[in-house]
Amino acid sequence: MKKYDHKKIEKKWQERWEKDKVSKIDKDDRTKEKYYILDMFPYPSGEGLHLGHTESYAASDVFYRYKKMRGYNVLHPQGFDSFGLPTENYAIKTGIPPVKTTKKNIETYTKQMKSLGLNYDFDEKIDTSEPEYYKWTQWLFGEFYKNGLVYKKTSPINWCPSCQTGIANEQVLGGECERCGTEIIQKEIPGWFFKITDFADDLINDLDKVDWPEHTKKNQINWIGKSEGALIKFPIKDLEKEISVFTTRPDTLFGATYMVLAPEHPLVASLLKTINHKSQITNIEEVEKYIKETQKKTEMERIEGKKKTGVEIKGIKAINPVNKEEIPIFIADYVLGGYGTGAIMAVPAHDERDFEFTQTVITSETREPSENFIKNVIKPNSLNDLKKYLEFLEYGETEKEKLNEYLMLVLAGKRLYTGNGIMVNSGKFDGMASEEAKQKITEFAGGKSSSNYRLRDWSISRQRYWGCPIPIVYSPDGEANLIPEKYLPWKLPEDVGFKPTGISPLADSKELKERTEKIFGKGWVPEYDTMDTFVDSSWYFLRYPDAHNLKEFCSKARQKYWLPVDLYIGGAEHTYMHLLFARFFVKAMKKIGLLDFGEPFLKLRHQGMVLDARGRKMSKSKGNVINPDKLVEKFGADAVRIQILFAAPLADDIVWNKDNIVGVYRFLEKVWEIGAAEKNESSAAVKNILQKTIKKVGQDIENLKYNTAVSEMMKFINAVKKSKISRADFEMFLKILAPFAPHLTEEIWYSLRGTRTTNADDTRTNAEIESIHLEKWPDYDEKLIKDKTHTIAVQINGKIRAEIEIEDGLSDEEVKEMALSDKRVQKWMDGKSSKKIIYVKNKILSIVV
RNA sequence: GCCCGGGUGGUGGAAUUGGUAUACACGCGCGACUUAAAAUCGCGUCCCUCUGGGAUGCGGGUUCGAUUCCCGCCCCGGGCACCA
Repeated sequence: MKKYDHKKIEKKWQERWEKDKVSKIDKDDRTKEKYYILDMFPYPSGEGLHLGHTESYAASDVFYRYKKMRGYNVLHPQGFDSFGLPTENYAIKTGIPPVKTTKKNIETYTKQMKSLGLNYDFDEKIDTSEPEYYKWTQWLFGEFYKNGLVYKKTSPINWCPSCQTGIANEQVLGGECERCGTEIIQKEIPGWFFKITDFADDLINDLDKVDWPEHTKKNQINWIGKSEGALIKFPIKDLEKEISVFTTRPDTLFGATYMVLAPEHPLVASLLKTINHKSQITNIEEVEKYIKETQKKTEMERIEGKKKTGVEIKGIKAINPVNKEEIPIFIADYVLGGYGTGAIMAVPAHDERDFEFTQTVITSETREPSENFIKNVIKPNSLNDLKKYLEFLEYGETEKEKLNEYLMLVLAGKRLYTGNGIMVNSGKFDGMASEEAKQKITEFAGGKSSSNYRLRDWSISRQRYWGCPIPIVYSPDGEANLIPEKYLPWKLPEDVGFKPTGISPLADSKELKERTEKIFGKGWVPEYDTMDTFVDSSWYFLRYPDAHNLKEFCSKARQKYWLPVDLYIGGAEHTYMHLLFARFFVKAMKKIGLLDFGEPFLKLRHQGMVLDARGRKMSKSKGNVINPDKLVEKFGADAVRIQILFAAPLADDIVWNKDNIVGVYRFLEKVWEIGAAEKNESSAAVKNILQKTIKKVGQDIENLKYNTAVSEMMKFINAVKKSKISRADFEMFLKILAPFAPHLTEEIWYSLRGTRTTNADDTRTNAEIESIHLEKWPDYDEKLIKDKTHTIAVQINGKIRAEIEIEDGLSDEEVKEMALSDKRVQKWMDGKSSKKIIYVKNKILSIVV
């Protein structure tokens, strides 16, 4: 008997499949139900495919093969998210153009994917840096532009001094650039924005419509960060101006004792500009100095213990709309320019930040004692409420006294209380529940209910080379114009230097400048920025059904049949950016009539990370990266696929232990040996377990519980090794193993059906035999699964005291009698009679004495 | 501080509409085969004071019965962090 030789087998079938074009599907076949399973496409880096990719792609490949065997027309495409910084940085270092590097890396990735037996149709692949693709990225930008979903503004953006580009909020991690770890600074530059905030509510609400992991949904909701409250206007005394604030606590409006403007609030600049106002402000130098300081420190403030600072604008006052009280206005950087209206009403008695500001800034100024500033307008409903609010404080025997003491301090304006309660010191609202007062006081103050979001509009301008050019040109007087569709793709120029200078590399290109002037006229200049690469990946899944269409991003007919994606598999690290942006794109496209569905991914599952044996992330710098190629070389693609799916549930992290794969290899060897051995009639036990295995493996695949599917098949093979199996039964097993081990099963399948076939009904020659991967998924027979006997456990007072064998089909009474007559049971019942007997059919019998 | 996960043998993990905890695999130990080793095969492998008792991070509760449900903690991982 020949030994299992994975190298020979896998190479042979990969070549054969390629020749037979088994990955081709008919995208216009409407006779079958469709299924669209999608992998998050990789960035083709120089390092090649890693084990994380391997897991995710093996998982989707199994699912794809399974669905196909179930009779679906399955789309399972792959592509490359090839624009991006690492390739550009490589160009800066080596001078090799990104186009060249990208081509080479894609070749490597493709080869690796093929060697894993992943059945993608690479003729239909997507490469986001190819003009045929990015033409449509630009076209979509144009559609958004025409429909008011894109705008340009100059604003402080996150700037990475090392990458020399602006980046999105989502790409800042802990104040550092997610790519290079450099500290992010704020910089005022003009750039293009997508109006993702227009869709904030839909992005929250529509999560109800999709089957996604709960934590992913919750994280998206938190990221969007909706808070409900009210917009309230405070007039400024003696000036035709007002300050609008957003608050979630309009019920505390009577307690507003001062206002705070963010240093970048437009009103601040306008007050300082106008002579009249200037002369009214008595401490103008102080104010100007403070603003300058805050501009300078931006990032420092985070590190420096967050002590609150601020300065009063002396000489002007705001008027509280509910009680007409005059209150001072401060500038302080604890109020953020970008959130809400950039201004707040401060209620120190009921807000921790305002309280702190009062303690640290106002009392340190030449002001009255802070008590006069802290006006209580809500008191706890009861001492119990207060206790709950103060749960962090320790109270002993005198708990009640201490609570009372605290309450007195609250009412005296020396402590704060941020909970709900009963209105006091609030005019006609006294005695009302604070929750109820929110609405009432908003109305009384002439304000309106409003929501605010943590989510910002998506800044997409990048001052880099290797990205999709923004299809905009500027007229000689600086007006932005969309480049008409007939000039798309608006190609990335090639005559540029790659060294980042802080201005976009595209500004270097003579060709681009000439092209622009030739088409649009003298003095016209192109947009030099390129798009964030997340734009490329926000719509790629819409392209696969019609990847080569030159007239549309995807034909209506193909859209209607294939979209949206049925199952999407990828890492949880994309929860915030990619998944949010892709959802935004689909919603925006639906709004402007380009799509007729609102959610891109009906079902989403994550794969975990693959960690090294010590539980650390694999990285080049740690030198602990495991190369899948070496594993494939040594153990074969089939073993690598199965081991990585067997190691842990798909969503969990895998701690990669190099020794564990031998277990899977042994399993495959056993399958090989059984395949080569003489076949008999199956034993009754094998017949029974085969049916159970078919059922369980099918269910497990449907639920993406591959680890237990694999263990089930191992159990089956262990049982067969101890018994006998018929050829027909073994072939059934091969079919369910086929999605996991496509090469091995194909080889055995042909050997059984071809040269060695002894089946009289099967007169086909070897060449005519069809691939196992075109077979139907086997049905199981519920009758054969049914066991003839059951072992049931007998509990007495909650402890298991005996096991009894019963025949299937006995009545409950008969089982009870059997149990009660069992010697062991009688011993433990000790002559007592049973008070209660609970029988769970074929599982357990519980006797209470 | 807030939000989201998670804690089961030496290791990865299995089992949840509450029903025999530790399947499957790695590792380890013993044995067979071998001149020997590797490979392979067989047996064993949660702990203990072992006719029994105790274990699913800890402490309570509900129940005939809890890894699963409830209450209160501890620990680990991830995310957010002056968001008014």
